[in-house]
Amino acid sequence: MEGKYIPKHVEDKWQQFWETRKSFESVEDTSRRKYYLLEMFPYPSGRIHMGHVRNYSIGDVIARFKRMKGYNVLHPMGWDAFGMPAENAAIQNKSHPARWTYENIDYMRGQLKKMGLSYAWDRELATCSVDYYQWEQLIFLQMYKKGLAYKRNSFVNWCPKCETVLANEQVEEGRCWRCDSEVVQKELDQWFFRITDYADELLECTYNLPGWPERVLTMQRNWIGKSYGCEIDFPVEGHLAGIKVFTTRQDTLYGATFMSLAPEHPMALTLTLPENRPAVEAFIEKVKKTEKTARTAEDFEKEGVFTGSYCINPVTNRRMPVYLANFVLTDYGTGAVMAVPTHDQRDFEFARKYGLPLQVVIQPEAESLDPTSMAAAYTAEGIMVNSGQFDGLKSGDAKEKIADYLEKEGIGKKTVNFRLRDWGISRQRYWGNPIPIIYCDLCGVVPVPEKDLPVVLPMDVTFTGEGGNPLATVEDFVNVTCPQCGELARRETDTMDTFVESSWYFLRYCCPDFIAGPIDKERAEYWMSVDQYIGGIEHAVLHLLYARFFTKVLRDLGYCAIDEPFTNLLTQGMVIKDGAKMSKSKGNVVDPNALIEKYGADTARLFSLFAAPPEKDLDWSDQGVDGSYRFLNRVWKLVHDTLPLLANAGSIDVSSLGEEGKGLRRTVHKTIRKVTEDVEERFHFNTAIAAIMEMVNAIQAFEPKNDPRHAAVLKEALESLVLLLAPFVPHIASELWEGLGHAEGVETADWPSYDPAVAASEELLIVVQVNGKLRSKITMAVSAGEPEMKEAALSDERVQPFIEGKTVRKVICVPGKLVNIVVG
RNA sequence: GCCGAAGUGGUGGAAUUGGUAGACACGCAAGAUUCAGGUUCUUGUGCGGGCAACCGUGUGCUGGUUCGAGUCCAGUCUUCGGCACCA
Repeated sequence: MEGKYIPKHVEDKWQQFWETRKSFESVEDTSRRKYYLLEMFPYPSGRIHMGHVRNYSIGDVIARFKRMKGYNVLHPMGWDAFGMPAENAAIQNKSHPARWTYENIDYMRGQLKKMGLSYAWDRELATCSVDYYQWEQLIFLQMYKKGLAYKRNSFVNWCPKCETVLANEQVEEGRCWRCDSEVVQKELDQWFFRITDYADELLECTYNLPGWPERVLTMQRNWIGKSYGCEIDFPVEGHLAGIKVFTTRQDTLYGATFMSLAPEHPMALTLTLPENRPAVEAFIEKVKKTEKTARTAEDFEKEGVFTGSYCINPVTNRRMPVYLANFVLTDYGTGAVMAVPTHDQRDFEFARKYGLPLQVVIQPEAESLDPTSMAAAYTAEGIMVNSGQFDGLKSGDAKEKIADYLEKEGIGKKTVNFRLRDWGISRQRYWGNPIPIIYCDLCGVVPVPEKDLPVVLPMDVTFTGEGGNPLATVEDFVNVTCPQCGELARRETDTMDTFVESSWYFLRYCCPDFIAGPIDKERAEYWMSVDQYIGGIEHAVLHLLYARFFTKVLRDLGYCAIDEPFTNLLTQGMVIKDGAKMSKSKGNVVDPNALIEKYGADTARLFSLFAAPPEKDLDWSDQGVDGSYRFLNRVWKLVHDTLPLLANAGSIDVSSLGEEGKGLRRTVHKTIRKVTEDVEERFHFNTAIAAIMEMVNAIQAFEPKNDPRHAAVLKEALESLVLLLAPFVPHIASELWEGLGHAEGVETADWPSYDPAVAASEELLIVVQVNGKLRSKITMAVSAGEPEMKEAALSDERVQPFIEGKTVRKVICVPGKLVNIVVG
């Protein structure tokens, strides 16, 4: 151990030590308690950023802590390696996405190793490797067989800049989640995963995930968007087929006076009379041209057009004109809305604009609604009126009764509707997993036989950036013979959404070398579920929903026996500097390399853990980093300077200890308790570190250090200090642990335990209040009972002025804490 | 509009069960060390008053419950995040 703390020397040494020892590799061992800790794997964008540093520092504390606690810890790392930036870089550099990706991986792996993160590098995987994606193709084929993967023509979200399709989850306020371009609707033949089949289970299970943050669960529930209602048939005059609507307000059915269809509704044109045709077509054209962002703007004007047709309200027999309306969405419910202008604000505005009739069917108790003078729709509950046999009921009760009635009469049925749409996974890109499908003119859609897997992504491709998907230009890839009839056929050139890879990688980590299938069931059963998952909140409804879906699919395919992939989820906050998220465009990025170069990885880790609790945003402060570095220097100096005093330290002889010795021991044991609880139960690393800092202050202030009676106490203090620091700042802790005479690495040491008797104080500080205001503090023995406390409080001289000449009405006593004297 | 989270010193943040508000840091100020700068060390640091002991006051705002409220309740304002013509 050198006299001066030089982070680089220490960190290089121990990183090499861990590397040669393979310290963090783990094998399945059913005799040991397992702990699967996972941080969201990174996209190999080039270099790690502060968000990674924070995410992985948090994870590493838990991994190292659990190991010291005796768990068999699985802590893997890999690369979410398919994706568009690689393709863009290839175009720019006239290179290849694979080369760019693997170079980035090599560089970033080096960076992670320089952080001293305790990963099982033997399990590293990259999703762009055929060893990985071939199994995903197999899963796809099995999903296809079960009807969970299917192709259909549909309007899809299309990003003109990325020239590819986006899933609903990847559109944010009408813009591409990646490049921020305006998303347009395009009609395309696309592959989908039937996530809607699992909508109910995905929703139900959110109520059984106590280890997830409530806000993530809420977001997922909102996204799934389950609502209960009825599907009701409205016959159309002069047509055999009626219009189906979905409504959650069947209690307002008697007030439905017209019908609104989405402009894209399949019956829109068939219901249009010849004389209405020009206006209708013009309207449809206009809506199509309107950008989605404009269409969802707050003050967007409700507009529509009459088709000329009428449908019949099945309970009132009223003739209802059928309109097309710009606010009706084609992909929610049935794309048709029964319009009740008195009790729905949009219908109200629409009716006023086009002079359509209003009929009140729910009367509030406080006021009397008049259709001619109403200024807005009444949407709350009330008493049913003008609703035949349901008059007089509360509207809430009528909901159920009308639903029953509709079912009995065969007019409609109770149904549930979800906001969640199927997951469109086709991407018109090269750098992704090829969808294993062949198109044959004779046989149609033919899945690639399992024995012909993998469909290898061809490497010999040139990237110009023009003309759409480069994969479609590779003749050798596209032209195949049909596996069924042997005739010439074409290969699917769409690749899978890269979110597919991240939907099951946590299962592959359990058995990355398994060659008989995607998942070795036995090994997966030992490790799964992930005990603790850590990542950014931005994945609340993207990755985290897809991963849950995939786990359930894989369960139903027989690959694993679990329902949910992640038992506990920690969503760490963003790294903020100067009031904004770190980004190149804002020019406020701090480069981890420079930080590690200047201060070392331990300082980078310590600061990112100390500055804020994990789930909060972290405000970056260069001065704060200095502070963390200073602290490590103080620790180093403290251990180094104290070392000579420990030479003759034996075991602690309690009877010979002075007050100072006892006091230091108390601090040490209290700190062990505090740090253990903060790390284990709350992940409050900031307060854990604060407690360690206090302990360092106490050891530093400890006098007399030279008293030989105290050598053993000092030794206990320093060893505890180093052990407590080990999960946070592993390099310096390893060096100090060695300096204290331990040959085995600190990462294999046992987490220190505390003795409650030693941690307990003999004396306590009792707070004395008068009428709830702090007036004095007195020190009393722990054994002091209520009478003694009251006695001491009432006779305390600082309390006297406040009770003199007043009547003591009550004295409240909380043993060991406070006395409150109530005077009046 | 709906759902969720959060408002505490100059700053990041503590206060775990209703019981000392501001732990631990950063910053700042004074002093020591130094030729000097940096480092390091000591002391102080919510605000107002006072030489001081101390007193008053203080957790977005207004009320309430309680012996006692940053914490619980009601209302309200602000900020951030998510969803949104969802029928």
